[in-house]
Amino acid sequence: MPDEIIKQSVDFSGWYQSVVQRAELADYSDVKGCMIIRPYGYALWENIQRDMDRRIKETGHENVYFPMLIPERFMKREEQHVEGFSPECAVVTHAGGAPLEEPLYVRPTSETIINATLSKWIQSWRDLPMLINQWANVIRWEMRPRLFLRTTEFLWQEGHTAHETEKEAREETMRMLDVYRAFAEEMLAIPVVTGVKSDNEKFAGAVNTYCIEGLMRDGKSLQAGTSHFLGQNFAKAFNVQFQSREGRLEYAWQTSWGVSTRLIGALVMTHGDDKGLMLPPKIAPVQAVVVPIYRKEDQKALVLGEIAKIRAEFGADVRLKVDDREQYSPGWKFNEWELKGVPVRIEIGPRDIEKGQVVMARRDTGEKAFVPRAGLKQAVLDALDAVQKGLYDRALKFRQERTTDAADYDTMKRALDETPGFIRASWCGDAACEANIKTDTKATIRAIPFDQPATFGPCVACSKPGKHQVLFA
RNA sequence: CGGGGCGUAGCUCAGCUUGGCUAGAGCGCUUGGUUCGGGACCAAGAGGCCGAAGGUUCAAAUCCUUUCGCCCCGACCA
Repeated sequence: MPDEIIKQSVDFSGWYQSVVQRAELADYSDVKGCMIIRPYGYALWENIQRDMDRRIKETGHENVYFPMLIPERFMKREEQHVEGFSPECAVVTHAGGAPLEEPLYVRPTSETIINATLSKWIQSWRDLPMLINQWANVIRWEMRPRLFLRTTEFLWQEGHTAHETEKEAREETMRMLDVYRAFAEEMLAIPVVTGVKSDNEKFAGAVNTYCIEGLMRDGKSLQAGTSHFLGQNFAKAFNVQFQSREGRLEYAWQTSWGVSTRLIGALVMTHGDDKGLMLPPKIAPVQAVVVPIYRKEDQKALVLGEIAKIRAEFGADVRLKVDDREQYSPGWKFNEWELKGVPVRIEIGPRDIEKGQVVMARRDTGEKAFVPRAGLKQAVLDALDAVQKGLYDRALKFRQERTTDAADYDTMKRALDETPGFIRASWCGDAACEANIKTDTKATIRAIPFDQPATFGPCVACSKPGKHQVLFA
C-alpha cells in the first residue's frame, strides 16, 4: 500500500471497500447497512468460528441459543444498558397482522434475555459457575455502516457467565480476554494490545470493559474483541440470586464477552496490500491454489493427471484448490488468487513435469521458486508456516514503528498527523479532559494497557498529575 | 439530523452548460475462431420506460418544479 494511502483515511476506506467486494467476501444488500456474506467470506467466518468455538469449550463453556426477540420490559430493567442501547435498537411493533401489546426488541446483545432466564436456572451456589455461550446474529442500527466493521446486522459469539464471587468473575473476564488475545495472535496473526477501557468507552451496564486492540495499516486502532466484568449490575436488575454456602441469599457476579465478524475486517485491514487480501494460512479457506498450465489436449491430460496425484498426496493436510477453469488464462488466475489472499500458489505445466519440479509462489513476499516435485508437500507446509509467522512479524514491526511516546501535547499532535498510530502518554483520569482531547484531535483512548510504568509524567493534555499510561489513536 | 455530491446497459461512467437525427464507451455476458509460464486477441451478437411524477416546448437524458433513492464528510459503534 502506498504511503499516501495510509495517510489519507478516505482513500484507505475506498481501498478497503474495494478489496472486500472484489475479493468476493461480502456486498451490501438492499437493506441499508446490512451485508451479504458471500461463500468465500463465509468460509473464512466458519474457520474463525470453528477454532474459537473449540477454545471457548476448552475453557469450560457450553453453547446455548436464546430468542432474537426480547420483550420491552427486559430491555428497560438495567438503567445504563437502556441508555446505551435504546437509540440503536430495532423494535417489532406489529406481528400476526395486528399491533403487539408489548413491543419486541431485536437483540442488540443478549444480556437482558439471558439474565431473565438465569434467574430461574440459578438457585444455589452449587449451580455456579454458570458458563454459557451463544453463536448468534444481532442488530444495531448504526449510522455509518461499513462491510464487516460496522454493519446493521452482524454475526458473533457472546459468552455470559455467573459466579459465586467477585474474584472468580474477574478471573473469568481476564481468562476470556486472554483467549481472544491468543486467538488473534496465533490464528489471525494480528498482534494486539490488551487493556481496560476508559469509562467513556466501556460497555453500557458493565463495571469494567477490557479489550484487545489491533493497529490497522492506516494507523487507526480497531477494537477486535471485548470482555466485560459486569459486577452485580445485571444480577440486581434481573434478580439473579443464589443461596450461598453460608445460607445467605446473594447476587451473582457476572461477565460477558464477544467477538464478531468484525475480525474479518481486522484481517483485511491488518494484512492487505495493493494486490488485495493476505490471509494467514491457519484461517485461510484456501491455503494453496494450483494453477495448471497447458496448451494442447494431451498436455492438459498430463498436467491434470499430475495434479490429481498432488491432491491425493495432500489429502486433508492442506486446504487445496485446483483452479481448472478454462475461460481464464494463468496470468488472470494469478491475480485473482492474490486478490483473494491465498498464501501459497503452485504452478505446474508440461515443462515442470518433464523436469520433476513445480513452481511455488508465496503471497506475502512474492517469492517464486522451483521446488522438486518429490518434496512438494513438505515445501508447501513449510511455506504455510513461514507465511503465518511472516505476517505476524510484519504486523508487529509496523505497530512498533507506529507507536510514539508523547510527553507533551505537541508531540502527540505531530505524531497523529505525521505517523498515525498508537500514542503512548500519561493521562490524568479525568473524563472531561479525555473529551477535550477527542474534540481537539479526534483521538480517543483506545486502552489503558495492563503494562504500566512505575511512575507517571503529567497528563499529556492538561498537565495535571498523571494517573495512567494510556494508548491514544 | 447538519454540510457536499450522484441517479443513463449487469458494473464504472461519458453525453446535459448551449434541447434536435436510430442514446454512447470501457469492462462484463453470449457464439465462433486463434490463444494460454503474470489480468490474451479477432469477428459477430444480446442487453436501456436516461430514478419517479408533473410542467415548458413543434421537440426533453438535456430546461423548470416536486418527489424518491444512493454515496461521501460530521454525531453513534463489536
